Amino acid sequence: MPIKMTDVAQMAGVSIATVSRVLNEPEKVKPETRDRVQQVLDRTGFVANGLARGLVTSSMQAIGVLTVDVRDLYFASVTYSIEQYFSRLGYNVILANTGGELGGKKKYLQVMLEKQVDGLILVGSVFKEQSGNKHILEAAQKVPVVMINSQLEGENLYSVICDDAQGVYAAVKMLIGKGRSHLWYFEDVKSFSGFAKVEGFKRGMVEGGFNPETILEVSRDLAGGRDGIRRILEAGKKCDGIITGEDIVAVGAVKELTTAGIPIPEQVAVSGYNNSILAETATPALSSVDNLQEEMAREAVQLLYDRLHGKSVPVKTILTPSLVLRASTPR
Amino acid sequence: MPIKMTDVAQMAGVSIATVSRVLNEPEKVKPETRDRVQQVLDRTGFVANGLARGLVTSSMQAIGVLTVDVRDLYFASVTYSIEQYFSRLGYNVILANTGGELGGKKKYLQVMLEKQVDGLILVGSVFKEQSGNKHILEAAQKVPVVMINSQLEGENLYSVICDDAQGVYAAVKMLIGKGRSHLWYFEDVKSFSGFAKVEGFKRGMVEGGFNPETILEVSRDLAGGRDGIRRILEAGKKCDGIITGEDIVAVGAVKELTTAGIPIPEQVAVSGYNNSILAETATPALSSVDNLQEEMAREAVQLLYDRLHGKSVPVKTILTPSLVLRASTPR
DNA sequence: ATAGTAAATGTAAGCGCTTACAAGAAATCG
DNA sequence: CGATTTCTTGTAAGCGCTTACATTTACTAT
Repeated sequence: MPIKMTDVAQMAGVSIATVSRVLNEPEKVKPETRDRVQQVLDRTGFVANGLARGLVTSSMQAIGVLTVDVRDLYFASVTYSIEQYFSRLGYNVILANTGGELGGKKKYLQVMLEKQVDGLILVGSVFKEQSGNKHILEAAQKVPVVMINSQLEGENLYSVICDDAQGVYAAVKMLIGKGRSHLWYFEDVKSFSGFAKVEGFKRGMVEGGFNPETILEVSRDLAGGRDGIRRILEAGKKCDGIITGEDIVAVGAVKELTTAGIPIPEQVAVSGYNNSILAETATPALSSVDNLQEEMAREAVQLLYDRLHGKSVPVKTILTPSLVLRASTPR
Repeated sequence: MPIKMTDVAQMAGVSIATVSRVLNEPEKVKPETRDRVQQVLDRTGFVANGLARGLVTSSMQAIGVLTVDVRDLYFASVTYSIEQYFSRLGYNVILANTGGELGGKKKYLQVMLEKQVDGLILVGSVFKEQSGNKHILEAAQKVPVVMINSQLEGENLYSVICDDAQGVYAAVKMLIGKGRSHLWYFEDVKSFSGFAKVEGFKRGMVEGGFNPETILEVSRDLAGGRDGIRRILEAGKKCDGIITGEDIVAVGAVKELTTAGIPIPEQVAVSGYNNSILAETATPALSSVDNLQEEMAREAVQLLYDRLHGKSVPVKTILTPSLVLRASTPR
């Protein structure tokens, strides 16, 4: 049974309201009384019960973050920044790893709402079929929901999006600019971002006058990248450049190319996506699209914060990624 | 103003207590009434107010996780598993990145306690000086605290520790077994784990009859590893094996060795730590100590859960890591 | 039927806080 | 110096739930 406000009040010889005031609006209480109360506060190590406070103020000063898997470098980075920015604003982050499509499992949203989060941030992809997002729409009836890298229309729904089509498009144009003409795209996930990336690839290829159908579906891991390369080699297809939707896939591709004795980037160039630490550590270091994890998080946080404080905010924010060049593409 | 229990009660023509019962102990209410209430519940999309509930039950069904930086692969992995295990047990995770020594900043602990977390898990290192841990000890007066990879004695404090000394020791012995004799250890952090690793290195070297002082302090990143190698080469020291306290540092070492044209593992073997994805993606793939992130998390969660439910639990749990061999060390 | 027991539901007292509003103390002013 | 006005502090009404206890209803067994 931890010490509570009534105890402090009694010990300091004041009313409970006064204690509450020195905690929340100290300027409104006479310095002498304030000090006396503060001493008791310090001496007893009093910690206010946030539940009681939240019940009255109907704000828990917390937001829920739903992410697919925080072990993934991309999600970790975004989650980190969200937590950092929000904690500076006095909010806590309640974290959940959904392990798949966000909002797929009703439970996650429900539990967050029960905890009375002030808002939700969904990092990753929602379902393609609108029906799968029912729970998200329901959640948005209670608290504002901001999605990072996915989009859903509706009341109380906001999107912060990275123009991934543009990201891949830039990679394609760069490689074409270096004289490459047989580029392949390794698609690792069918999601909002995933579709955009494919579209960017096709657009770039078409503009360059090349076949836009050189796309391979692979798994989102090392094996996926290796597998992609193997399939191209075995089929005897021409290839002088690989673009992937994920650094880890690019690393797999690099490894398989190296195993096959194919020089990178001389014979085949490789470009990744996310500009994660894997891009730096790979051998050779990977060119990669920086999709602005921190900036995305910052936008999302600011948006949600403003929205929670009655400001009007844009329903959709789009950021443009940039291509970071390293040794895996020709200079 | 979301719908609340009194509303549901009224709509279903029952008392508020009955609604509460169908929510929490449905077997105690007559099937017909239960169904009637359930229908209203479903129709209205009622979500209980967890604050009110928590205020009464004095449990928020949440635990606080303090970690240094969830972008770090190791912390991400542990955090992920903690969240997964606890969510299965019906608890939420409130996440904070302290960016440094845990407990250093009073604020983090305080905010968690205000949120009425049922317990705390600290992932990473506490201060060496006992004084710096004052706030942790205070926190432990309110809720149980379990530390992963650090140790602090006291009431309500529990530790789950990976025997990192043993981990590095195993790497040393393995390399010595392969005939290596001039091993260097790259120390990247002065923490509980950091000290243990150094100790393991020294023990292994002494046992093998070699100089145990071949230790270099480096930064915990790519540059740190490169820098370490460069210093050894420039000083013209003998070296046929590198052991690091972190995979990323090992990757840096590998890169610099490769740049210098030194074959791995033929001339210099390299062993990392954490067995993260970097160990797999590196070229050559890194041998690395698997320090059991998931198991550590599982132990910590189970421990805290049991403790919260009145079971008696061990104050200290030690797990033994294992060495995973890959191409960066001789076979 | 009738008392006695079990099952189902309702009543109401908080959980620990915030915050109108009321009240008392101190300061200001004609 | 009394009447305002301004500061400080206190009083008490909830916030939305759970739960012990009281009450009502439904059965069982005489």
